[in-house]
Order: sequence, then structure tokens, then C-alpha cells
Amino acid sequence: MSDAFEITRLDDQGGKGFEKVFAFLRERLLAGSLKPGDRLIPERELAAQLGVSRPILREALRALTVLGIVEIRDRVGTIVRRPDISVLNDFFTFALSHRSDLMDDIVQARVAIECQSIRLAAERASVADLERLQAALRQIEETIDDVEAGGRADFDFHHAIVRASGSETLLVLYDSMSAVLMRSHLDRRHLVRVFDMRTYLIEDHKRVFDAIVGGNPEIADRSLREHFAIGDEFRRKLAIQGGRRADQPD
Amino acid sequence: MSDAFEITRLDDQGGKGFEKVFAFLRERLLAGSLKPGDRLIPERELAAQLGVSRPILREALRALTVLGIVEIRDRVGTIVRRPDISVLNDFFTFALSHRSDLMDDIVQARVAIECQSIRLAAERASVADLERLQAALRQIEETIDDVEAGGRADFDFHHAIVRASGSETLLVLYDSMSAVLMRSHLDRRHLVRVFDMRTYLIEDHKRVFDAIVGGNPEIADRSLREHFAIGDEFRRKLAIQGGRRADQPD
DNA sequence: GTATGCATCTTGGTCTGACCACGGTATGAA
DNA sequence: TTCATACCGTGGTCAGACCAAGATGCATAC
Repeated sequence: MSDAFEITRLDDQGGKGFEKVFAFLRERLLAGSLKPGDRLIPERELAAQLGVSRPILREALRALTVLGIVEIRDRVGTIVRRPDISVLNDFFTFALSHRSDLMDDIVQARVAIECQSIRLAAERASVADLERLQAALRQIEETIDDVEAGGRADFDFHHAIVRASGSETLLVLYDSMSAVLMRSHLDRRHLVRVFDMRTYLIEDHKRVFDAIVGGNPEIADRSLREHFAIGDEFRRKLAIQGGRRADQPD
Repeated sequence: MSDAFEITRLDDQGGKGFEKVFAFLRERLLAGSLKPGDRLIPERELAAQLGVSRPILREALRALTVLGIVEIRDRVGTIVRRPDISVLNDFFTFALSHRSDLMDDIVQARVAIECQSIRLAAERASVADLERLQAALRQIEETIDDVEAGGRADFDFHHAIVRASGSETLLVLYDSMSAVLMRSHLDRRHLVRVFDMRTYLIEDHKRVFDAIVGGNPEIADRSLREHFAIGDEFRRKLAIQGGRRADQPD
């Protein structure tokens, strides 16, 4: 355990044992003095130093494991982890099963990220980025009749845009939502059976690609928003027809 | 506790106590037979029925609280919650603290979120949202010579834009960056001492506000980007002068 | 000197039983 | 009927014990 993990007895004001321990650990870990792979001191010692019982400490540690912040290894100790988006699966699975409105909301964040990404991509995409986008376009064409693979191909194209932004932060945020967005793409691919969307899927993705190559951030942004708007329109038509709800635009 | 919560003793195969209890509870709650507001049976009873000790059950319940799936109320019981994306705030905070070291990069995400937010705000801001923005504008004027309070006021204005979007997701993402953004605002407030930025700070924030009130998403988006661009220009001037680096635009 | 086997240590995983805090409910007395 | 008190119920927490199993250290044999 790193010396940087300075233990102080928790003060007596406010909150219950768990809350104070959790907040303390969270802050200490956020302070950044511990790196992924570092091990915290043994539970018994940590609990004693923090002045709480071991089960309470364990509740706090367990909470941190669920957030992907640490990992408790049997008979080894508690190890600091690199944050991992897979922890979000449980949340999104639960959340979306109860609140379909959240999908629309998450898509706002998706739009935010992709539109800013495409602006950056128009300015700074590398040859490798463009090749990646081209490959994704080809994949969209090849999978036009396959719901599963097609949804995957759509996602890959959009992911490639975010990647082409060269922004680590935008990519982290986008990856955090990838499970939800994948689902969205799949649902939208089911619309292919209701409407003939092949032209839209193929041509419009190309149009977006051309806008990136064109190098003008505003035009690229606008082309992507138009792309989303068309997808929204298909969804609107389906809703008016009373058909099965498809969640989101491509 | 709803009758629908059928308890079975956990089987003996695979996994440790915690893992089995957590998986069982997660699945039962995902099955949807419990609604927000429903109460689980008392911990002692639930632990006995599941065949585990109470501390282990509590670890599992605590994990579920962190995922926002349930809420443990002191002396009442464990209540099923309505999913709320704000529980992911800690996750995003950690994810960004480990992966995004550069202020410039985080600001790309900030721009993405604010620009999408202002588009939504132009369409859907409530009276309360507008009042909040107005209050923040007044605060900017009143704190124009105070670095600390001024940085706070700037942040509050921008935060109010995100809030006016009405998007939980965008707000959570923004909040997870708030510590970094606060720093950015403070740093930028130091520029007031180098350049006379008062007009910019006061008038340009008003211009952004007016764009929101104007109700046109694209115009609002553009006005905010222009606002950032002006702030960038001040920063560029400082860099050319070789003065102290201020990190980012307002 | 080196290798192997056995005992001990370490650390998380879990259990048991006890106690605390405090709001809500029930009961008894006026 | 109303008010006061006692009890109950439930989560919050503690202390101490035990288990499992890998790692380490020590002793013995080759």
C-alpha cells in the first residue's frame, strides 16, 4: 500500500459510518495518489485506522468495486483499478428496463459527443481515421440485410467519428454509453424491415463521411445532425403507424 | 414487501456468498416484478431466507444502492428506486480523472455538452431555468472584480445552461467534470488582471442568454461557440505575450 | 549448499450474536 | 377520548470467531 494513502481517523460530524468511509475512500482515490494496480492496506488495519468495524469498511469497499474503482481480490487485498465501462452494464440494463425515457436522454448526450467529435474530425482526422471510416462504410453496405451485423457496422461508423476527433475524453464518454448505443443501432436496424432504408443507411453515411473529408467543422456538424433528423423521421413514421417502437435514429 | 419477491435458498454451486446474493437480487429486481417504492422484506429475514449472514446481504444491498437500484432507508427498509442516471456521477468522475489529464481535452467534452444543452435549452427552457440564468448573470456582474466568486458565478451560468436542457444525462456528465471546470473558470478569471475583460464577461454572457430566449437552437449554439472563441482569443493573446498560461475560455 | 516438505502467517470471506438509535404503534391510565 | 409510556421493528454498527487457501519461512534430508 502506497505511503501516499494517508489514514486519518474519520471525524465525528455528520453522516453514518458507511457514508463517511465511502466518502473518505472516494476522495482519497480521486486525489490520484494511488494508481491502478496499487494495493490498499489490509482491511483489518484500514478499518481500525478509520475507526469503523470491518463489515462497514467492506460495505464501502464493495460499493467502490461496483463502481469499478477498486477490485477486492480474495486473500490478496483491495487493488485500485482502472475504471472499466463494463460496470455500467448493470446500471443501464436496470435503468432502461424501468425507464424508456432515459434512452432518449442518453441519445442527447450521444448527439452532443458525436457532433463535437465530427467538428474536430473535420479539422484533424488522420489518414488512419479516414481509413477506419471507409472500412465502416463498406461494412454497412455488406451488412445491409443483416440486423445484428448491420447494427454493429452502424455503431462502428459512429464510433470511428468519435475516434477521429482525437479526444480521449469524448471517447471515454462515448464508450461508457456504448452498450446502450449498440442497442439503439440494433433497434433501428429492425426498421429496415418496415421501411426501405437501405439508401438512407448507405448514402447518408457516405454523405457524412464526405463532410468530414470536406474539412469544414460546421458543415460536418450539420450533416450529422441532418443524418440524425432523417433517422428520427423514420421513427416518427413508425410511431404514427402504430408499429413496433424503434428506439432511436442511427 | 411484494409477494412477487419469491425467495429461494441460494444454491451451493459457484461463486461466493456476496456474488450469489448480488446476482440473485439483481435478477429479481430486473425481472420487474417490483416497482419503485416497493419495500423488500427486512434484512434479517431476507438474509435467513437466502442462507447468508446479514453483513453479506448488506454488502449486496449496498452495491445495489450504488447502482441506484434500491435505497436503504434507516429503520424503514430497503426500497426499490426509480432509476436515476445521477448515480453514475462517481463513475464518470473517476473515469475522467484516470483517462483525461489534459484540460484542453476535457474542455472539448465541455463544449460538446454545453452546445447540445443550449440547443435544447433554446427549445425547452422553463421560466425557472431562465430565472436561474438571469440570477447567474447578475452574479457575474456583481463579482466582476472578485476572482473566486467570479469564477463561481461563471460556472453557475454555464451550469444553468446545461440544466436548462432538461437532460439528466447531459447534467450528470457535466457534473462529473465540474471540479475541473471550476478550476478553468478560476484560471480564466485571473485573466481579468491582464486584459480588461469586463465587457466580454458581462455582455457576452448576456448575448448568450438572449440567444437562448430567442428560441433558435442553431443561433444559440453558434452564440455559445462564439463566446468560447472570444475566450480562446484572450488566451491566445496571453500566450503570445508569454504571460502566465490561463487554461481555457469561459 | 540446495531442494523439499511442513507449519505458520496473512488476508479476504463469512458467520454469530450483541447492542444502539429512533420512529411508529400499542397499551394503559386519567 | 386523549395523552404518556413502553415496546417493537428495522436498519446501523460492533466484536470476535472461524474458514479457505496462497505465500513464506524454517527445518530436514540429500
